[in-house]
Amino acid sequence: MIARTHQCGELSRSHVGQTVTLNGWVQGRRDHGNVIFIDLRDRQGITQIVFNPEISASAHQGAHILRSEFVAAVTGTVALRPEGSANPDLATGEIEVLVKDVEVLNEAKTPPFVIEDEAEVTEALRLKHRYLDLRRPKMQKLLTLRHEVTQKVRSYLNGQGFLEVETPMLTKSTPEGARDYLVPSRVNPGSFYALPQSPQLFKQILMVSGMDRYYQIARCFRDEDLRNDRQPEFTQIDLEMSFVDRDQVMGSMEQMLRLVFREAAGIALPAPFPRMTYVEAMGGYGSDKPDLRFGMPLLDMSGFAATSEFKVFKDAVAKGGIVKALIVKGGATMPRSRIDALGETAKGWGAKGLAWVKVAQGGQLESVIAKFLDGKQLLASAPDAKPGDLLLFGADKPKIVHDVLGRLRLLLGDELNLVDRQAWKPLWIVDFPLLEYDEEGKRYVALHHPFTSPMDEDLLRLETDPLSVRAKAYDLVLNGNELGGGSIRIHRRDVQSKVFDLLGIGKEEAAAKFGFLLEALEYGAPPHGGIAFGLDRLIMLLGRADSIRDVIAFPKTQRAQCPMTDAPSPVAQDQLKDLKIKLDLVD
RNA sequence: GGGGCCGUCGUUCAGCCUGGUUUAGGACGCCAGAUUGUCAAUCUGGAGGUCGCGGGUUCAAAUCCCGUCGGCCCCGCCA
Repeated sequence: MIARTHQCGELSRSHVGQTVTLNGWVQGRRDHGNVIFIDLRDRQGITQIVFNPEISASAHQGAHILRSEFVAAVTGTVALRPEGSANPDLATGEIEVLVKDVEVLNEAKTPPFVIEDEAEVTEALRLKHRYLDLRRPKMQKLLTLRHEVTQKVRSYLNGQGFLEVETPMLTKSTPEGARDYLVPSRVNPGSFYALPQSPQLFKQILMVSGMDRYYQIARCFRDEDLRNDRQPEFTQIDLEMSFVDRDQVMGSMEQMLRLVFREAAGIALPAPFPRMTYVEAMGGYGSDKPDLRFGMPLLDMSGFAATSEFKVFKDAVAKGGIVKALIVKGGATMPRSRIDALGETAKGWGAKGLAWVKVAQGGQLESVIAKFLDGKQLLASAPDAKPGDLLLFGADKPKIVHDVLGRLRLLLGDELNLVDRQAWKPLWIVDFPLLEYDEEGKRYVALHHPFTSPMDEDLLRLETDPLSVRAKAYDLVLNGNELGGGSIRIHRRDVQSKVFDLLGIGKEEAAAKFGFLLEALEYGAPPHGGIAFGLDRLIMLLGRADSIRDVIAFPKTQRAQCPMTDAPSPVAQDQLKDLKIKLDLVD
């Protein structure tokens, strides 16, 4: 093989006259009879190579067999392209290589789809031939971005005194959280490892070990249904720090993210990131991950509703519920059919209905419920509502009102094109409740996870009023996406036991499932806390990718299968026998 | 577990509602020939399809009905 002297994206005017060798794939062939142009492609770029019988008759002859995706080595001289034939769309467009020698390194079948960014192919086919799909410059850029981001992250954390430590992939099944992927143990028939949902417990143990600062670009597994932004195996930037409080973790992470965004993508994030409490986020945006790229906050109209003549509003407040509104600027032009459709959508999300009011040019109200409402009072309660606007009301328990109006806000933000697509709006959500009440299970469950520390000043209410206890937890939200979450952990055995009690995890159960952690806490566990970021989602946002699958080299389909390898697949009887497993598939 | 959209030459899409007028069509790709400045090259010609699969209705099914398989999106689920 003739080894390359340069890559396909690096030759320029300054190389003119040099003899070079390029290795790469044939992108396309333009045969003009006596002169043949071929675009040779590698990861770095594309260079036009020219076969001219006046330069080399044998090379020109050899070029005739070259086809798309053939792998070739060519040697020739770099030449400036003739006047007027430079290609401004190509980084190497000023020059071309006049080929003297060509070697076919490998032939290729005609690919099932063309290797171009604009190629219109179904994703199924792309995934089946992922090796071809990944040849597309767009995919190579995304994987390159991913590489650069992880390198920046490593470099930042290394500089801050973090140690990269690997934790087990074969570990213990944890009771709460997502469904586990299980791995049978041949040596211990009937027992199973679980693939980690996150290295949570191990990183806490590492703090007890005195590692002080840990990080890992950690693969995590959760056997739940897939989404556009969810894969069964995904990667977290996972880290933990000793002797820190919330502000130190958040401060350090802001610095890291600002560095990564600036250096890997040229994006300037604000300093500091804004913060919002959980209560403010839910109340103002109906979400614990508000998209701040547009306004339209939820407006509390409960006071107005309580004194109105509209029974639905009055009753909602009387029963301890709330009434909130979205002000849709200029929404008075929205046709009745669309408003009704929004109402149906809201019902699908659990609302009983969607009251609406249009503010006419004269300031009077237009609505089927207008006769029950005092226009002046309404506008006094909603000073931002102007003639031409539409108000949409939710009246119910706070949870439903916030959920429905929050979703409606996102739907309308998108539909009415209110979202600033160029904006980057990071946001910390803090002061989460420690617990929430699970109506189905009739018990308290941890909002974050069972190892999250309660706020010191709320500790006394753990037993008397558990739902009012706030956690030392924090989520990082970017453009309405939850990018990461973490907390200061419980480092005292007695507090951890109390929290387990509240969660209904008995002493025996706690000992069986987390005994090692509880014991570790008894041997001088330092105060510690950390955070984990979803690397895939981060890359997806930074690279403006359409789906999480575009930033993972070999992703799964929605049915959690890999079309290229055909995983998962049945296994041989002998393999099952080794594991002492008998299949008895039940519905 | 539930809802929606989709499946037609290698690829992508039309045809399907209103069954026969289709020898299933276009574009890209592929093959052959022509072509000395293209870069989505161009021109001429050509090959290429069990209409996802199975069953049913009918004189007749890509087209109507039922089932099934596969892909994507969403709800539930994802501490």
